[in-house]
Amino acid sequence: MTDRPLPTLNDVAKRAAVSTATVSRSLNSPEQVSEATRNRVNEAVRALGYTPNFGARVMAAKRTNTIGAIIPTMENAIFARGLQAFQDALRTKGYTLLVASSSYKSDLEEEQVRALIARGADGLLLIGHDRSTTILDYLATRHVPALVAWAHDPGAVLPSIGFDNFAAMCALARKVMHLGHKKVGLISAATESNDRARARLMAVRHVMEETGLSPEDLDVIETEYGIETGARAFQSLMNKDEAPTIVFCGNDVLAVGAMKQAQKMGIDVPSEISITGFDDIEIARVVVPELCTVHVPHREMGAKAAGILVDMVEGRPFPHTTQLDVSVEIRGSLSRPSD
Amino acid sequence: MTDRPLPTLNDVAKRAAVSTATVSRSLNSPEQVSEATRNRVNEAVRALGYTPNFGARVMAAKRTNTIGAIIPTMENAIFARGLQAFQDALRTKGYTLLVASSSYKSDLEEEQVRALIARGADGLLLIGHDRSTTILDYLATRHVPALVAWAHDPGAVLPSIGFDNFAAMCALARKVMHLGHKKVGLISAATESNDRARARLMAVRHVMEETGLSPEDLDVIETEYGIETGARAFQSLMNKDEAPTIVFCGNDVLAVGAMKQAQKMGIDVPSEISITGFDDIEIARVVVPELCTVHVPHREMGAKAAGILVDMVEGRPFPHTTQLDVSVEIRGSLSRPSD
DNA sequence: GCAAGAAATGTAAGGGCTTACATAAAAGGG
DNA sequence: CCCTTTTATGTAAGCCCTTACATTTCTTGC
Repeated sequence: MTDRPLPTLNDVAKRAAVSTATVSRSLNSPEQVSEATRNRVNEAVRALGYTPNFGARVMAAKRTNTIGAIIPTMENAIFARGLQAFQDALRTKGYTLLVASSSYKSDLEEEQVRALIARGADGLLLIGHDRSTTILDYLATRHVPALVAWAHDPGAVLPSIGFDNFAAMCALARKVMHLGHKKVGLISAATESNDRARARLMAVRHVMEETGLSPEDLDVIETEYGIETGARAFQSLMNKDEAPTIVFCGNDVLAVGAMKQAQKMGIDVPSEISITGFDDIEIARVVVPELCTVHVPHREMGAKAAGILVDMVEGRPFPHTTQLDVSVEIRGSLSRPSD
Repeated sequence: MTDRPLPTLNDVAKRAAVSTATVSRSLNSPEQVSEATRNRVNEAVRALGYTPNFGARVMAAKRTNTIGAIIPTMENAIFARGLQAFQDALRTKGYTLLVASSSYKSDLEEEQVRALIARGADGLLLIGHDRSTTILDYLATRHVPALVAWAHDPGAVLPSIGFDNFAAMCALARKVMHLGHKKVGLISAATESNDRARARLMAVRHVMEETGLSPEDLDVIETEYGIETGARAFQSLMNKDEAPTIVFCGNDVLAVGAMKQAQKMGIDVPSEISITGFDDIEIARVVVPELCTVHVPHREMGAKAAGILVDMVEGRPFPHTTQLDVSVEIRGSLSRPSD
C-alpha cells in the first residue's frame, strides 16, 4: 500500500524486456504478437498491476470507446429499459456508456450534446428528431456520429431506429373508433420538441377524420409526464359538458393516472369510459382492468441501437433507418361505448 | 463544412494574441484572468468553434470530470430514479455520468469497476457494501474515491449514504406483527451479494423472535426481481399446508406480483392475506388496495450522493456515513388476520 | 541452403493540454 | 516617485500512449 506512482507502459515493457510498442500491440491487437511474448507481457501487466492511462490512450488513439446517450429522463421506464439494454449491448462490444438527460428541453439537450462531446463520446444516441440545425451542424463538424432512437423517419438527416409513431397510433385509433366512439379525449405529453407526442396526436386526428368525425369531437389536454398529471387531465376532460367515451393517452403512465382518477370519480372502466395507453410497460398489466395499449419493443430497440451506433463509430456500413414492429394490445380497459 | 482539422488551444491563443497558458486559464479558472483578455479569448473560442481536446485535457490535468455509477439495473425504478437525481446534481457541478450495471452479480460489478476506472472515472458510486476485498484494494491503489449508496453502515470501509435496511424493515414488521399475525411469508430478492435483501430478511426474523414466534412460522422464498417472479413465489407460499396471513416482500415490484397473483387465485387482500412491499415506488399507489410499504427517499439519496462524491473527488472533507429517514406507509394491503 | 516473403519486434514521433515557475505589469504604501 | 506586493501573463516541460515505418527474425519453396 505504498504510494508509488502507477506503473506505465514503459514499466511493463522493461519488465517484459520488450519495447513499448510490443506491449501496446500485445494489449490492443494480441494476434499481432507471438504467444511467448504475449505471455511475458501479460505476466508483467499482472505483476505490476498495470492499467493503461486513459488520457494518454485517448490522446494517442483518438478514441475513447465511450458512447453517450441523451434521453429525456431515466424516470420514464421506457427509457430506463431501453438504456439498460443499450448499455448491456455496448459492454459486450467494449464500449462504456455516458448518460445525460434533457428533461424534454431542447436547450438542455443541446448543452448536453456539447458536454458529452467535450467528454470524448465517440458517438451519441439521441431521442426523436426534433432538434435545431445548429446542433446538427455541430455534430457534423466534430465528426461525431449520432443515431436517433424511438423514432423512424427515412427522410431525416440523422439515421434512426424505431417505429412509426403516427402509424402505430393510427392502428390503435382505428380499432378503437370502429367500436363506435363518437366523443374523444386525448391526454398528450407536451408536444413541443417532442415529435413522438405530436405524431400520436396527429394520428388520432387523422383517424377521426377517416371515421367522419369532426375535429370538434376531440378534446386534447397536454400535460407533463406523471401519474398525478394524468389524473388531473382526466378530471378536467370529464368535467366538460359533453364528456368523451374514449380517452387516448400519450403513454401508459398518463393512462394509469387517468384510470386511477376514473376509479376515484366512480366512473367504471371500460363500461362508462374506455382508456388507452402507449408503450406497454409493466404497469399496464398491473392495473385493473388491464390497460389497452401499444406494445413497443424498448429493449430490442436499445440493443439494436447499440449495434448500429458502434458500426457507425467504427466506420462500418449501417442502415439509415431501422423500423421495428409494434403491436396493438387490446385489453380490458377498452370496450364499445355504452348507450 | 470543409474538412479542416479541429481548432486547438494554440489556434485560439494566436487569434486572441495571448499564450496558450492564458487561454487555458481563461477557460478553466476565469477569475485568474483579466476581464479584457477573457473577452478576447471567449470571442476567439466562439469564432473558431473551439472545443478542448478531451484526451489532451485528461492527460495534462489527470482528471476527467467524470463520475461512474455501477447499479444493479436501471430497470428497477428505485435505481433509475436515484440515478436521475444523481446525474442532475452532477451536471450542476460540472461532472458527467458514466453508467454501468452489474445485474446483481458481484463478478460483473468487479469487471465494471475496472472498466470505469480504466475509462478514467474520477470517483465511483456503488450500491451496497457486499464486495470483495480485492476490489476494495484496487480502488485504494488507484486512488479512486468510492461512495456506497442504498446502505448505511458506519463500520464499513467505504463511506456510505442511505438508510438502515434492518431498522426500517424492523419498524414495518413490528407494526405488522402487532396486528396479531402468526404465520408469516417472505418473498425476498436473492440475498447473495445483496446486503440490503439480507438485512430485510434478518429484520423479519428478528421481530418474529421479539414477538415470540418460532422460526418455523416463517416461510422464505428467494427469487429474482420482477412482477412475474413475485407472483410465482406468492403462489408457492400459499400452496403450503399452513398458508401465511401476512406476506412481506423485499420490494414493491415483488409485492405487486404477489397482489396480482392473490387476485388471480381469488384470495382477497387484505381480508384474507396482508401483503407489504418496500421502496414506495409509484406502482405502490396504483394497485388496489394500495400497497403498505416503506417509503425511501431515492431522489434525495441520489442528489446527496452526488454532493458527497464530488467533495471526495475534489479533496474536501465529507461525512463517512449519511443516514436518511425512511417511513412506514400503512396502506390498504395490510390488516389484522381474520379468524 | 538461400532468396523472397511473412511475421514479429523496435524506433521514435507526435498528440493538445495544464501547470510550476519565471517574468512583466499594475497597484499600493510611504 | 520608488519600492514592495499583488495580479496578470508567458515559457516550456511533461503527461503516456499509439502507430507509421524501419528493422530483424522466422518460414517456406525450390
